[in-house]
Amino acid sequence: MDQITIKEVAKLCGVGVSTVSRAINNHPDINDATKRMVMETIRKYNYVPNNSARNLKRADSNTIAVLIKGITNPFFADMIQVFEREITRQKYSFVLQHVEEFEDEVDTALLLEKEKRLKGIVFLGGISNRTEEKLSFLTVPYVISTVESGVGEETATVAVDNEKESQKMVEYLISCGHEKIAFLAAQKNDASIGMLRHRGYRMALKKGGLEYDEGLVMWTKEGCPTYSLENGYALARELLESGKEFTCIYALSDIMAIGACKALFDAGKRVPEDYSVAGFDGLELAGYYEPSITTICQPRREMAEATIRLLFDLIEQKPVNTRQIFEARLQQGNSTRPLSAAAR
Amino acid sequence: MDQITIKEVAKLCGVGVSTVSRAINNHPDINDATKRMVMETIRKYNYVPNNSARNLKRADSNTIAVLIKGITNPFFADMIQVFEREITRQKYSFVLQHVEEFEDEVDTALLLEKEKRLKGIVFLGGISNRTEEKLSFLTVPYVISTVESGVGEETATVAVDNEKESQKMVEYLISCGHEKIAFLAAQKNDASIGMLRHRGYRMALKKGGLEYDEGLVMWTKEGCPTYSLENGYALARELLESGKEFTCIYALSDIMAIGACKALFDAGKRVPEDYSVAGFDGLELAGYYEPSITTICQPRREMAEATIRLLFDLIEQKPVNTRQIFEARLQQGNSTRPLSAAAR
DNA sequence: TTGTACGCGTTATCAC
DNA sequence: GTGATAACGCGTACAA
Repeated sequence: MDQITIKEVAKLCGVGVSTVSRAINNHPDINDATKRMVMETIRKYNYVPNNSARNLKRADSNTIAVLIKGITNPFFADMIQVFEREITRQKYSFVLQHVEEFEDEVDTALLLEKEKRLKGIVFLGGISNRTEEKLSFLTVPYVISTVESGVGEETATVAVDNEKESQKMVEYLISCGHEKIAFLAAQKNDASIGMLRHRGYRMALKKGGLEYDEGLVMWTKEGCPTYSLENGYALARELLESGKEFTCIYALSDIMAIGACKALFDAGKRVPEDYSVAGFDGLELAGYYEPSITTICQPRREMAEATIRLLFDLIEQKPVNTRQIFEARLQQGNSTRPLSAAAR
Repeated sequence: MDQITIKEVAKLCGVGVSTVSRAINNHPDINDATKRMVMETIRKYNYVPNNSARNLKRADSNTIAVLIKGITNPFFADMIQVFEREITRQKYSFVLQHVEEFEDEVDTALLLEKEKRLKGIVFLGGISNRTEEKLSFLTVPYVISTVESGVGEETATVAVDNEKESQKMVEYLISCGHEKIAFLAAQKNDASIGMLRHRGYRMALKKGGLEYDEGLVMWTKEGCPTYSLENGYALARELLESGKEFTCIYALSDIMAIGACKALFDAGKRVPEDYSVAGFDGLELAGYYEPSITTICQPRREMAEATIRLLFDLIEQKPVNTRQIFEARLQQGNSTRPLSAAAR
């Protein structure tokens, strides 16, 4: 390693280290000429300050971290942009931290908090239940975004009411005349979004006087990535092959709904003429698919804005509403249609 | 801040700091009983070591960083998984670093290299030309992945030949009888993938004896995100409204191709009966869309595996082939069709 | 305006 | 097996 340090830069310039430091950090108390000179040699020798040493020394850092599990989820794309924009606008710096599938997000947060002297944390996509108790060890404010599950009232949360919205969708499908509505579900032991949306599905059936039929619920197999095209395809195919009668497929997510559509097409069926298909999330893609997917449109941008505003309010110790539940909108596409009396 | 440090843990345990350090880092020279005792108090007081201090002190770290611009690009999703798996399999640790749109990826790499004592770096999605010269300041091995543009022969690169593959696609379209092939392009000043694929388009036309017609090339407007559904839609719509005659749209990417399809549908046209549409990249989604999109399928997993293998070879100073160009596969979908003699 | 010296939390090298 | 102690590279109080 031929790392060049601040000391050597100082020696090279014939000044003290503090002068170099002042030049780097735009401190006022420095002669303009010396500053230019220092910056020049820095550029010349390509000196790059060591961030670890900086973080170690600094008391705080004006950094906000956004932790995401499953960073490639298109659902988060817009939201990340909002975070990026708002955080830099407020003169904070922004760290996007990917959390591996098997990692514990709160452990990662704990590490990051010390390492980067964070000012605040956003958990995008929620946190798993088993890890919630560790949250109390965090010393900086944090907001849990897009999932409302499990955590106590006092935990800052921004989300939609997944159960209610799911119920809304199924009630709509029922109002279209569908009675045999299949559900493409998460893994059976899912304790997060998957469970909530499934619960909404059951509630709507009950309210509509329809019987809950396990044969119409296709659970994601252990080890399969739940929110994938492939999984939607596989589950819909399995449903078709089961021979079970149905007129409508309600998928846990838009991506799965698209996968399901493809399975239907490949089986020579039409959507929505033969089967209706609905999704959840309101991805941009849902509107671009042919047929456009009927979905529950989560106000992602607003949720992202609310998340970051809530976090700033917590940081500034303003009084806040810690639990912000947003309304989602049912977005009718061409993938569903009312069942005519004859067809029933 | 009520951060608890290694010193306080030592005091709490009635041992020296080195003993605590040994306990944390699984050093051999430590009594099993004391180790257990130390770990117990660590858990009890929820001590979390400060990573900055560790990185500062440690000479090396067995960490490999993957830098990505546009982390939400679905094209990268699979590749990231491969990186994650292979890097941890080789007992390295893995840092996924998002680079903001306006940030310089090499600057970020330089910082990260010092901060984390990196062993190697992957630039996923290439680097911008203006920043190439700084590459020489990196002291650790790096591989540029998925874009072959600009950089010299000696720079480790894994990619497809974008120009050639683009040409392959257009030649195929010409062989289907298309003569008026519109191209949905990147911004006019693009110097990366966009430029290369455009060059391939021109080459194919030339080779096929067709005239290059600026009126059939729809350039992305300044400030619009190029690789988006919305942009594909807008450009296709602009093309339709221009009144220019064409039988086929070749889009810079699958996502844009899907946006273009929607624009055609919305205008009451059919794909491929009225117009053929082709894309580039071979996203999983291309196969799930209806109609499935004809595309150039980049071997993403293989490229990711080659990238990481190349990096490890460089780290271990093995002799390597620094420039690995992969073959892409033309994947015929239902979005294109041969033009019958009558229709021409 | 500039330079010196100390400390941030950790690990590694010694002695013991 | 264990405990002092010297680095690691930087920011900053304080002295000059």
